[in-house]
Amino acid sequence: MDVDPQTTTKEQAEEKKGIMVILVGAPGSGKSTFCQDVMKISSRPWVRVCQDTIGNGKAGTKVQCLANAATALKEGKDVFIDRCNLEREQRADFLKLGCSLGNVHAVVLDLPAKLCISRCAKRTGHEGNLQGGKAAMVVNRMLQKKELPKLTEGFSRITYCQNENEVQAAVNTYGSLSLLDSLPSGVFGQKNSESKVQLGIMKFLKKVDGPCSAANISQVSVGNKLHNENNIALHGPESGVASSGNAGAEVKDFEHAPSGNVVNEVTDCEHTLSGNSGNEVKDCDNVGEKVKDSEDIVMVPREDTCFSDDVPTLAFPSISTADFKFSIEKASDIIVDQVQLFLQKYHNVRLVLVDLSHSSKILSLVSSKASQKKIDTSKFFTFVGDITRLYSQGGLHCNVIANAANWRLKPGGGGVNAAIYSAAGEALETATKVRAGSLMPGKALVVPLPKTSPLFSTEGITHVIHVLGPNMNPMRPNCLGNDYTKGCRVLREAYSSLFEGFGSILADQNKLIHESNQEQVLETKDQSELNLMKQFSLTDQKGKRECVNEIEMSKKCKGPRKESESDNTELLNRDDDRSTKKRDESMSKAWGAWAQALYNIAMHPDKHKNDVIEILDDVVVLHDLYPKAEKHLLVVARAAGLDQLADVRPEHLHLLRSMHNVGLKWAEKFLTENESLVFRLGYHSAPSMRQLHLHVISQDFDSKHLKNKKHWHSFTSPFFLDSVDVMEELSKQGKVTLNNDERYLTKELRCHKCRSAHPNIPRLKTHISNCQSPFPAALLQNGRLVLPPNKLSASKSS
DNA sequence: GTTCTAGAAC
DNA sequence: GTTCTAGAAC
Repeated sequence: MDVDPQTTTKEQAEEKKGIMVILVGAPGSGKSTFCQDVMKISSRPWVRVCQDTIGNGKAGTKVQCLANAATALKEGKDVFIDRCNLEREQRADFLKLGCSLGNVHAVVLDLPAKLCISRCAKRTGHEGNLQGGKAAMVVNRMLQKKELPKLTEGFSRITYCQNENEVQAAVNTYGSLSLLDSLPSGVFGQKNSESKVQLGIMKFLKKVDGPCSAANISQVSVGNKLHNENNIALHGPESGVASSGNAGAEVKDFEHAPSGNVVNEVTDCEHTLSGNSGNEVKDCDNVGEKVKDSEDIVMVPREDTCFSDDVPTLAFPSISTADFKFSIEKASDIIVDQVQLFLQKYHNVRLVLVDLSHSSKILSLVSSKASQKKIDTSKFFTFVGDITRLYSQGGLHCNVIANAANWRLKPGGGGVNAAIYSAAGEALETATKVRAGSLMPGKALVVPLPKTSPLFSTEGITHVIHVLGPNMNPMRPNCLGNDYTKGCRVLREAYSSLFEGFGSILADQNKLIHESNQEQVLETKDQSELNLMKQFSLTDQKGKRECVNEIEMSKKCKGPRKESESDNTELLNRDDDRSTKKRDESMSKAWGAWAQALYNIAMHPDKHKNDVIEILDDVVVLHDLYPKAEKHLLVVARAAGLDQLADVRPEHLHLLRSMHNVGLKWAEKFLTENESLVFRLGYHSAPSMRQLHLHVISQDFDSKHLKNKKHWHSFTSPFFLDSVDVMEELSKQGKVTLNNDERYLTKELRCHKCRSAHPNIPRLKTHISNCQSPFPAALLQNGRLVLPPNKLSASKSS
């Protein structure tokens, strides 16, 4: 629980004013139960203000609620505002009141709509009197207008609960809050919604390149729509094709060029699967009134050997043609072109275009165009089914699936993205997060699927490739209008990136087999990896060698790239490309005059005796001119030609150890003077100042010089590389992996201890000056943090 | 790296 | 009106 028992000063003083907790949630989300559960266990004087009962047990007015809340707060009580409060305007007056008399928190019960509706429907005699069939309509209508609360409305703390466990955790948090306790400010538990602090990223993307992806904007407005999972009211099937609900798998093949096989449509089946598990409900603007329906999709494994397990297969949805309204005609041309290009380079691989609907126009068009181009149907075909259940329901084994992602690479939204994230579980979200924070239109990101993901274990999928296409939907912000010149270019790029990503997986697997054979480490691989490697070993080695060479050639030929160009390959193959790019940059980077100060000091420390605090043979130590914390030193290498971490080679390991030891010595010295400090030693992935330097920085970040987002992220995001990790990687791998993606420096502002989000630097600084949470476990390991001896033993034992 | 400053956000 | 961010210049 994130109670701050020791909090004193400002936060505590404010807490003593009393808390107003504004509950935010649809009918049936459990607001009343939440209040009752907290009040049952709490020692604080809670008052529940419920509009449904405020008029002598009957429904009353908002004014009555405000009056009751004001009275309670003035009496020193804490107040629950038990109304839906889904819209900003609905809660504005309560916020105004709460802010004038106390602290205002929001608890958002953001549970699936279907759960809320089923609860409402079961109710008898509930205060809100929302029972039976009306429930769905009302809940859907209300959720349609949902505006998630923001700190900027005036809340000091917002807690999101998206399932019942999280609700219980919040009950415990509030329930066990004693009179003197306070809760840290910030946003907690938010996973899926946009917040004000994301604006920086939006602007960043707008700046970099035009479209800024409508996907992300549509994400922003997710609060105004229902998530895929929330849609309930389904119409019956539109088309008669699958109206029985047990139609067989439909495999839309097209003419096999050499042998002249004709269309091979399987509609009957022997192994009928029941149920509608393949259903997908599309995101819709008028939820509750006009929910788009989908057909019953039931896939049946075929009896023949058409779906060979031996061929590496990529299954992909049509990009941009659904919600982004890209012309199906134009998209089908692009798909077929790009498929053809890919298959010319890669042999013994398989591409499958997947759609849910039997009547999918894009599948028909692509089928016929591929047929006209005489593309080998064993290497490319279309398939009707749920992309997350191709094997278990359709018998089609795909190693890799593509996801029509949103720019934030977040779950939710609708369609394929929601389905894949949902089926893959949290593992995909985590694995994605460590690779990239966002995606530009036309780009793709390869994410190896952790073995813990259900998609890995049940479907045999080893990788998900996120891909983002262009938006042509004027109903979505930042659409390309009718600019199909640009739209087609971006869509081409998207497929090219996607297929190149698939190619990079093939190449990596090929390399793995090669290395495994040479080093005889096969026995260390588990069975699934072995199976995968077997599959890939069956592929056409010559073809792959050619294409690996081609990728490398094209990289070399490109030379220095613009930022926008480098993004793509970097996202596709971060490690390889990043190091190449870094080397290029390091050799050619022009350091401005202002960036030379450390270099000059390192080369001629005698001339800067007033600036340095220690001069050794290999390093000099100085106070950072603009310290970002109470204590902030730089340990600067004196070796010439060593501008930054990107220049570091195995032969520099000794120097890095020396820098670390000097830094450690100073940190320990400071700790003897002030036991409340905690230090972290590390490097910036892409420093601004020339000459390799190690930051020794206390973790209070209490400094007037810490002024902006970049300052914060450069010491608290993965952009900051811990000295211990750098040395370990250099000694084991012979290289250092940098996290020099600029996007690390623009992300939302989160506390480095409790990870709560804050809208701006001043608010963040206020929070961190009071945050009593322990450091994240990862920082407490491997000596990443330098603590005073007493705290060190405490953290080790805990 | 910082400072300055326009303009966005509040 | 003030606060805050982020781009340009150095």
